[in-house]
Amino acid sequence: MALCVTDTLTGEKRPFEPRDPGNVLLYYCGLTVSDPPHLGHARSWVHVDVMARWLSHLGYEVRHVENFTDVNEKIVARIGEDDLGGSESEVARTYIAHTLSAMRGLNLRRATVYPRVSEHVPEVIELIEALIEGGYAYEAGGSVYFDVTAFEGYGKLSNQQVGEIEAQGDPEERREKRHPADFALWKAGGVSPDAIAEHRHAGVEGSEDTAERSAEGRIWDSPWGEGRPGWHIECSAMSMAHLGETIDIHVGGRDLVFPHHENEIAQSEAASGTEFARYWLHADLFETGEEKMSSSLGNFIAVEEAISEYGTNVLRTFLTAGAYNSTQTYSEDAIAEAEERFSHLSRAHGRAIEAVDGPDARTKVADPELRKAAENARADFTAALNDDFDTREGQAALLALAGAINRHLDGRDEYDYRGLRRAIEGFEDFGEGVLGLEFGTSGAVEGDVSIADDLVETVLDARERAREAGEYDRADALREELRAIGIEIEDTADGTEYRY
RNA sequence: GCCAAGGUGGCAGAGUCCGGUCUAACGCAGCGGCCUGCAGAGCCGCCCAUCGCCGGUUCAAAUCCGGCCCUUGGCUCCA
Repeated sequence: MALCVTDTLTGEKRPFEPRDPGNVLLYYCGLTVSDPPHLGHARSWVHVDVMARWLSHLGYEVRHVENFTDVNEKIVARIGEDDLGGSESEVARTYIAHTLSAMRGLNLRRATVYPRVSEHVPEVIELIEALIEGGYAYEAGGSVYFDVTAFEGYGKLSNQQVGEIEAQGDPEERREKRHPADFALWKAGGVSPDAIAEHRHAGVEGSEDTAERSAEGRIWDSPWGEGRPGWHIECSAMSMAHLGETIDIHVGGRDLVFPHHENEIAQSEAASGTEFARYWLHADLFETGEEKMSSSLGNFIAVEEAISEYGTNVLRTFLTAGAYNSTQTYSEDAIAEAEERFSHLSRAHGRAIEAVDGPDARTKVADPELRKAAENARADFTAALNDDFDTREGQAALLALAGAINRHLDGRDEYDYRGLRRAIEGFEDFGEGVLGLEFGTSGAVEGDVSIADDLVETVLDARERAREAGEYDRADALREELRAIGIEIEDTADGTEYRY
């Protein structure tokens, strides 16, 4: 069964075929680095990460490009805030570092390249020149605008008519533009104080320094005079620079469909004369209560905060608990459920490992049900991910495998080594390799030699003596004491285990 | 207003493209049982939905068609 994906452009789910068999060119619209990344971003990243992992699993060579928008009015508006730096590029660098660190914390595989706008201004200018030459863009007052009436397919991604967009246009916004839907490719001059004031965080609106900080955005020379690149053109320029004229998969948030992605198509296809992206995938949004989580609404939970609060595995389990193209709502309950799911998987994996490594695993013992379950899990997981990267169904396949492992191990004293081996491979190939979970990290602890472990062992010994003496109150009190400091213990047939 | 996504059990979330096997998956929560000194973990079983509303097509619709209601996103800050 082959991979099928839902393409926003056609609205259809169809088989995925890269232009060059064996190679996938993937572009993801990355962040404007003007705020700390939040869980909504994390959700998109994790899903793109799973996509890239799955494509690799299928045998494709994936070239994955993810940009950073480091030239933006919102970044300029942060200059001078706590520890962010004193220039646009310093603020951007600070947030890029935060972002990359958050990404590592989420166990994301690194993209092939993380291009930045500030490093691609020559390509941006070159692309704009080509658009002017082709009659798709015009210069006005030192700025350059894309002429939407010149590009026949404008509106095809978001199903909008140029005429309708015109009707909605605010006449005040029009200024030098010939058509209200025309958008800036190049903006003359620096960042206006108004734009900065608009994006400044509440509480730091020291009016006296606004003017002073207003001119601090970076400015580049261009054939049209000094200015700054527009927002949309950067993605076209960077994607062409790193992936060529036609990419296979373009991913981004649903909130970017219009105007950003619509404009990307227009610019890129007008300039190259060929298809820009073969498949447009859109990640649905992450909500808190009734509205989407977003930096500008201020209702976000920072990724770094969430990682320290919940841990990478729980977060990834939570974020892949729905398909990328469905919305997800944040709640403590949902996180708690993810925690349960992950623990369940992790315990089953841990039990299987212990059984396989122990003396009771016999090759000659065969449990057809376990072996069948391991086979089914592989088939089901594969079918799930091939169906538009359905991570939720993928989790379900692993959960079923966990049940099979537990059933096999319960009440049996000789284990099916080969069957367990296959089951463990399923966990490792899919749970770890594709979903990016790490099962080893919170299982039962054994053989560790730290002092803390020695101390816990000492307490457990004392509790064991109390139990043998029938002093259950004392034993339970010790258990509670340990729980109070975050150590859960569990009595098993092989003795007492603990984890924290 | 226009464009888009969505409305399924207490929660969460598949199924809708290719109508019947959906008496609606998997999970969480809840209940009962096994196991256990107890707890936890695990296993087994159970409870809870006629699938937003109305109408139509069909032998048959959560699934197709039409209308309506509601939610969210976008309409140049946004993953």
